[in-house]
Amino acid sequence: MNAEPADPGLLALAQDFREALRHSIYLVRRLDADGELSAAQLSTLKMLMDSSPASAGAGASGSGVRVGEIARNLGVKVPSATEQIIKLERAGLARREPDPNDSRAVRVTLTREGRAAVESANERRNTVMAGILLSLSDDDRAALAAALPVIGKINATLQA
Amino acid sequence: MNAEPADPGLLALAQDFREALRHSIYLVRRLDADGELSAAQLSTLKMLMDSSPASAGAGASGSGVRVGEIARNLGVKVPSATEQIIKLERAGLARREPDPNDSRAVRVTLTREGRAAVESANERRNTVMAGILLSLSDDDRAALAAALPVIGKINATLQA
DNA sequence: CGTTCATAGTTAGGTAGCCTAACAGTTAGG
DNA sequence: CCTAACTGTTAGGCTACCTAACTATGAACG
Repeated sequence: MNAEPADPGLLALAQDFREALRHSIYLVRRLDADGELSAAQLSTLKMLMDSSPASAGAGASGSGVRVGEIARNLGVKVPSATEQIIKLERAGLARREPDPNDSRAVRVTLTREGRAAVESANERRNTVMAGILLSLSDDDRAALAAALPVIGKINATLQA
Repeated sequence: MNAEPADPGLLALAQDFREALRHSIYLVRRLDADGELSAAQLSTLKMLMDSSPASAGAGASGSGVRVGEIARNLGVKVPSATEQIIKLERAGLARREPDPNDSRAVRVTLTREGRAAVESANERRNTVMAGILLSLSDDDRAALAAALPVIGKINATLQA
């Protein structure tokens, strides 16, 4: 199993990082507790927003995101994605349309309300987080900023 | 509402940080999927381990952690803590004993198996994480290491 | 063409973890 | 004492996730 004995410094860093993430979950939980949109739903909406830049409502080729793709992007299984989407649809935040090219597939798009909801929810959470960051020193903020791309890389690793 | 217009850089950092954490949840999820102990249970066990350094089995004053304290440390409500503890107890990983000084209270301690379980689970997760970190550059690792205390501060903010 | 295999989503049923509300027992104060 | 405050547990409910089974469409091939 243990092909790598792994150097102790690396393991220590791994441990500390895991610890930090584990605690951060409660931070996220608190941010998400602020109302209306659950964490999962906000994630889903945000993903939809990122995937369909802005533009068109109806027309073109790539309008909407397929359920399977949503699931993959969110790191969940397809039925879980379906479930979320149905809830969003019922809430009037997303729309499901048949794919003209493949009638097995479903294309999911944000409604205007969905777009507004994710924007306002994001804004509110950002404000709260900014308030927390405000209590840090400049150096601390700089250190945090420097690490974010690294964390991004780590997260990207997982997609592979 | 918006007493603070808040400087745009701070908001951007807040947004990026939130984003990083949001994605990291999937990382944590993957790490925790590796078997036996759920995330919540590992958190609980780890907390118990941290709170009762090592030492005695039965004796002294501070042996064990009270349910309310566990809940506070984990950022959950008391009934949720009770639920976790009962599961751990059934699994033979923790023990519940009446507090000799206050019969309302319950003192929770790890069993030998509990201690072993948290150690091995941690070790396995650390190894996986170390493997991921191995793919980073030295600079990246340094940046990450520098940010961890900052994230720790942020998390500590919440306890207050 | 028509069978067969693969792909896309949905439905059904189950689990974990969290919450609030209601309850029981203990301690402490008037 | 008797009441108020505190510590846990129980009961009931919700969200989000999972696997397995099903439906419907598409695609490949003889």
